[in-house]
Amino acid sequence: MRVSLKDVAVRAEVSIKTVSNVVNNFKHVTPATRQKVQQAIDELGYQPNLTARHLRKGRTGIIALAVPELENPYFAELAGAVIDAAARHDYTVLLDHTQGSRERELLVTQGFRARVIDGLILNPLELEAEDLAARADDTPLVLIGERSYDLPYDHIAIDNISAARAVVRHLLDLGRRRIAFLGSRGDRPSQPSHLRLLGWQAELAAAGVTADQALIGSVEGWSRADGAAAMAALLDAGQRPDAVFAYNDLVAIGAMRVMAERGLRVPEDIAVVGFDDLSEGRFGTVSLTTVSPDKQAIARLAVESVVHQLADGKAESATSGTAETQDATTGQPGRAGAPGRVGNGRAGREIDPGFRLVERESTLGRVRAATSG
Amino acid sequence: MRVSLKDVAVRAEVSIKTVSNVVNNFKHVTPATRQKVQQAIDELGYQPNLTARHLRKGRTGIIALAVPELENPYFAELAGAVIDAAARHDYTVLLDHTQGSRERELLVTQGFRARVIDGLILNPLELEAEDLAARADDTPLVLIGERSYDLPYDHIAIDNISAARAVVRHLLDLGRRRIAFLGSRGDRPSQPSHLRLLGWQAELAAAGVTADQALIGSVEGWSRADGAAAMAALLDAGQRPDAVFAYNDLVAIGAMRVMAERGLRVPEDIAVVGFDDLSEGRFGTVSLTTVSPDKQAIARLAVESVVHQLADGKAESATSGTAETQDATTGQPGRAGAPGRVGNGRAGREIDPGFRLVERESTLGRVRAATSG
DNA sequence: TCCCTCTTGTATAACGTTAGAAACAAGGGC
DNA sequence: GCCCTTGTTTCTAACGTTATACAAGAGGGA
Repeated sequence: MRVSLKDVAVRAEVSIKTVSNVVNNFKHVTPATRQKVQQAIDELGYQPNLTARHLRKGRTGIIALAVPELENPYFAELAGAVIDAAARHDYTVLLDHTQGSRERELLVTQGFRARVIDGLILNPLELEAEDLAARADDTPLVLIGERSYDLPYDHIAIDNISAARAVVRHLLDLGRRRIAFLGSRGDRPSQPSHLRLLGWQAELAAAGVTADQALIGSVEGWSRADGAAAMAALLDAGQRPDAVFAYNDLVAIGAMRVMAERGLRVPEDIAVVGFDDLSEGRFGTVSLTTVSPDKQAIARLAVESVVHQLADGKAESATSGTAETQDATTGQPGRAGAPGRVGNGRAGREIDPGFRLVERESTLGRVRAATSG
Repeated sequence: MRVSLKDVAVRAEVSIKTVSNVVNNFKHVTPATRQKVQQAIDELGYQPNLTARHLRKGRTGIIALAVPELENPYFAELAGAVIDAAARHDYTVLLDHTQGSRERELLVTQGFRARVIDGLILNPLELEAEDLAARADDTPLVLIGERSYDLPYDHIAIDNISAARAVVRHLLDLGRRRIAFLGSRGDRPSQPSHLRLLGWQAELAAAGVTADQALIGSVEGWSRADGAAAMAALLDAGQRPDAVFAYNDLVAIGAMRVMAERGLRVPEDIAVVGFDDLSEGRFGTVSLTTVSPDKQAIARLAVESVVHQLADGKAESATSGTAETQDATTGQPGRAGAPGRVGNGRAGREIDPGFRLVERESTLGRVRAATSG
């Protein structure tokens, strides 16, 4: 049988509240009493019932994290970072994955775990702005990932356009001219890959290079298989890019697989750059050059946002003070952007955790690699 | 303000209990009353407070899953499967990672999330039998993974020795003779990799091939970097294996990276087999042949074990009825082994979810590949 | 008509905790 | 010696739900 405060109280010959005071380290407890109670606690092996505590206090100490899919190592690594960041604030993480389904994302935001979580960190893929605007649940919510909504919720995301431009600029500097973008989703213009595609276009334009629409590879999703399919389609269409900027590392890895099958050498024939900096990318036959978002910072900032929202539900959270600077090759210092629309009693902030362009020569080729296009 | 049963009761002009009856779909409620209450619920947007419900019922609907590290795709994929399996039983998953630290594993088993989780699924790495034997917490516990303890807890794991023997037998059939095992941890004999090493030894012995101790590659951990280091060490020591059986896919991938750097061709010079069947392994420059544990089955069986333990804490759980058959190349039908020692009021079972040896020619070479040893 | 059963709904007491008020003892100033 | 203050402990009421016991009303058989 489980032992409660009452049992301890009986054993220590003291009131329930006194035991509670000892457990919660309240002042006004005589050392003698404290010791007597502590002894009873130890002897009985008392452990507080968190459910009851939370019912009383209105907080559960649990933060939910909802990502599209754990099978994607990026989200797995991010989840690990969030768990650690939450632990530093004495929070535990309830993990859910939405499979990139709008319905599941909707369900999560509308509090299907109602009253059992204190806050929610969500990486949406399909959710629309109106879905979020219609949200009735007042559980603190933080958004992470590329999708941006003009809504009063904190949003943690790196500057995807800048990151994409940095990649393209770098490839241009290396002498590449026919730079493909792999990972556009044609079906919906506001899809996550949109910003990276925009950055690709913008930087090419800035350099006076034509953004050849035929070099945009479409995908169904962003897995390795999708990357392979897109690369194969590109090659089958007769395209011969001298560089590939993939939406993420998984797409890049799938594409490289196809390149190997077709006898295209990386980086001699094609330079490849990914996004996410997965451990996986470092240990392929060639190491993948990639954009490395600071996952630790993302996790930390997201958790802090939730914690701050909980600390004072009415006042604006002040996360900007904790944003830190990255010593990034082409990075962005972490900065809190202009607050979004005010609503729900507080402002939504755009928070940039910063990124690094991790250059690994093996997929880039040394400076001025021969171009074949 | 959050709306409670009381608010609904007032609005529907009915007692609290009646509202509760409607919410819980109890019988003995007039259609008229039910409709009146339902309307009030809809109008007020009532959502039950799970914390309160759980305090009252003694169950939280949350299962904890503790794995060594989410960064390992195997555990990420497994976690995804567990989340889905739990959802089918209306359970939510609280995820934790122990970083392979004995202290954290100990903390988890001893109920640091006391009274907030209904059950625990743990994949231990460092935990000792005596740690588990001394466990005071009576929260249902299920163990998964290679480590086996003779203790009254359900244990879900494939037959590692059989799987390892199947791998080695297959390599022998292909004509390989100098088969290295990569991923032994020398420091502790009872470490997870032990069983696979035993299988390697046993099958070689059965085939009359000397198990050359020099072909055992030691690692610090089981990451890609560890695999690379172990492979490099083996080669630096002058060993020239014609096949490598790696403890897991990550180790295999790290090893293959080193092979590529040293100009060794896979599979022509060295055949490679891994363990876990990670998506990652399918998309390397070569597809990795691997042992594929049925992760869905592992997740399902683990969740079912917890659910059954909860269903009747005193009676023995009867998971054996649900074990299913695998159409496996070299697989083991899922079978419930002999129950372990009885204790704690119930028997601990060894449950085998089954595995498949997924043969991908690219890392094996066609039949009778030339041997260099 | 009375009593008994069956159905439906209501009051009340938990579950284990924390917060606030109230009670109690001890000590000091008048 | 009395009252007031200070420090410590106890008492009681929540938090929102479900479970148990019970009350009220309807219907049927004797």
